[in-house]
Amino acid sequence: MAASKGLRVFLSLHRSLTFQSTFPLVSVQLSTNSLSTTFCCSAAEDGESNRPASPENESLVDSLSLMGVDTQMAQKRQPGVFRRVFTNEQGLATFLHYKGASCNTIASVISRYPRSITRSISHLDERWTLWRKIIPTDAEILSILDRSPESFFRSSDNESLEKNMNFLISLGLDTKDIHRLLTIAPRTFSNSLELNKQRVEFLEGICVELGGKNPQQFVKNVISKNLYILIRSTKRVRMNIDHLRASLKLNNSELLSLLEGVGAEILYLSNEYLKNSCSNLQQTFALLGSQNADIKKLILKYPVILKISQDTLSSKLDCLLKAGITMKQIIEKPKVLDYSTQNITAKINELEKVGYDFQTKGIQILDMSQKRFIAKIKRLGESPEE
DNA sequence: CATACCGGGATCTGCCATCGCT
DNA sequence: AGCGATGGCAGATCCCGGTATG
Repeated sequence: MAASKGLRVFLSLHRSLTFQSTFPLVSVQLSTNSLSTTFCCSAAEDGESNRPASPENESLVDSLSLMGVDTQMAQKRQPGVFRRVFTNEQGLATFLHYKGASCNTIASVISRYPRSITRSISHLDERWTLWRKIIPTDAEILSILDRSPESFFRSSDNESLEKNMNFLISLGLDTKDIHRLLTIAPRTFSNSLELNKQRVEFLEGICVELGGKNPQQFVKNVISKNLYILIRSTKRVRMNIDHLRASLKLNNSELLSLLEGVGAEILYLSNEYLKNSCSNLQQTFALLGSQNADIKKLILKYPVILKISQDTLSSKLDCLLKAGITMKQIIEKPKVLDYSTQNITAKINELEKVGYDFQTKGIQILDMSQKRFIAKIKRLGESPEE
């Protein structure tokens, strides 16, 4: 163990020096694999290491602890990393530090995705360069990394990443959407190219199946309206589409325009959730006296309502109805349900103070930004009942 | 000028199961 | 057997303001 500890320090040093002297590193070929192979061999020869169930590498634990890594968490997450003889935590730290990451960020990244320390500098550099093709600043990449280290590090296949980027661009998504996609759903880019292709073909198939004329455009619409779609299984999306069709009795063109329009973003809900949500909504509204046709109209107009949890929905409806607002009004202006119960309640209270009558003046006022609402209240106070 | 319509911005990871490779 | 890579899952809104319209 002592020998390997010495070697580790040596290697880390060597790595750091190489790293610094040759930055920006176009041709450094310190591949983790070849190094670890070499090391495994020499370690096996000294007859001490590589016992089955060899204890975790103490020097690695020490070195990570010094960096502020939560080693317990890390070991629990990816124990295999701690049995490796060669790791590149110093290289990773130097690399991220150079990009502007704080020590805290680096420690937290390693704690949450320990395998990150197995990536070589040249690999990291290559991957970063690819990301920079889409994300304009290092700081932005860092914030994504900090949020989701796994998205950046889970795949070690840079070639696949590049192919994915080219594929997604080839779909005709505009730069803004590609940027949003990598920012918001970075996992899309660590999917295998095959998987992304399958999912895109699946969406095109849906379009054709529903009699759509332009599958490419359909796919673009769906993705840009629901950036999570490519990290959902096709099984899930398929079942949700089938369920929507059946429970709302939608025809092809209604379904098609729902999917590529405002409805896109409910496709990724879990099957159970969507199912429960649909039936709960239909039940609740029916109990409150709404006709099926109205409920369908409501969902087509404001499908996001299916994302609202049962409890939240009933508490929102509750406070609207208590204020004397009718179901008919809610169905006409469902956007009101966008706002939190708290927000709605506060507005209603304000409006009661100035004697606002929802029956004659409508409920549109509840769907107003805070700024506009306050201005409106002020005017109402100045000239009550004109 | 006021309201109505509409789209967009923030955000969505962290864990487990499985598979193929060595 | 154990690893790394990858697929898939659960979780469950709220708010703002540009611009057309009147």
